Amino acid sequence: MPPPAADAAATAPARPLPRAFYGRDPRHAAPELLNKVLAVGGVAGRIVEVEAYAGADDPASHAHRGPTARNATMFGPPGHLYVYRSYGLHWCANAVFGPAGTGLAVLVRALAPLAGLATMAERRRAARQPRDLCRGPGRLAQALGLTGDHDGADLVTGVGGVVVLDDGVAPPPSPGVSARIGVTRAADRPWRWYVPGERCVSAVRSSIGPVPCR
DNA sequence: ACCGGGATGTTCT
DNA sequence: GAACATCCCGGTG
Repeated sequence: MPPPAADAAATAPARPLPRAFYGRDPRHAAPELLNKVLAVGGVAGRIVEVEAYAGADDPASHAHRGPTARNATMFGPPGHLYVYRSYGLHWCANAVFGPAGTGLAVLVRALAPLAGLATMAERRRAARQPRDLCRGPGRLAQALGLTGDHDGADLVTGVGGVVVLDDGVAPPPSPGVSARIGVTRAADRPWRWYVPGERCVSAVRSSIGPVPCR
């Protein structure tokens, strides 16, 4: 007897997203990453907020000016993790998209914590409540223990210690959309998507500008 | 609640 | 030298 649909989703065996998922333009594919699971060992969270970066065509992208030592992973095959240092202090994680050489990527901006919350809390002493553990790109990298050592990890095979899983929860049928947060160039492009109503989407300072965020 | 400043690696002008 | 896909803490209302 098949279980009800909601239970089927919750109990489906988690399997990695296939390589082909990443081989597309993130301006269309990025919202499909919502509600997938990002896992590093036993620590994991559900992706609730993402931003697309469109390679050479996108002045806000690290790939805009071509390959460098830092962004080399962006120009490799899709389905790998690009980790970079932000403002000299924090780490941020992207999934590489598109055909190899295009520099397309999706920044993971927030997770709803799923597993390993005690470990996350040890790494994120400043977090005052569980919803703050992975609320923001620098915070989620810290909570998952992601650093430059994870740059290049294969999200499909798990080689490198990081994997993106589909556990049967569908993306939101109507994701929230806004401009990207914290970018100065190409600030008008509506390439941020989030799970509507989700409390774990990253905080936005009102001085930055009006961004729909609940 | 809102705001402002500081920390600081990599890239670019 | 300056900018930057950030976060945290302490000030003020």
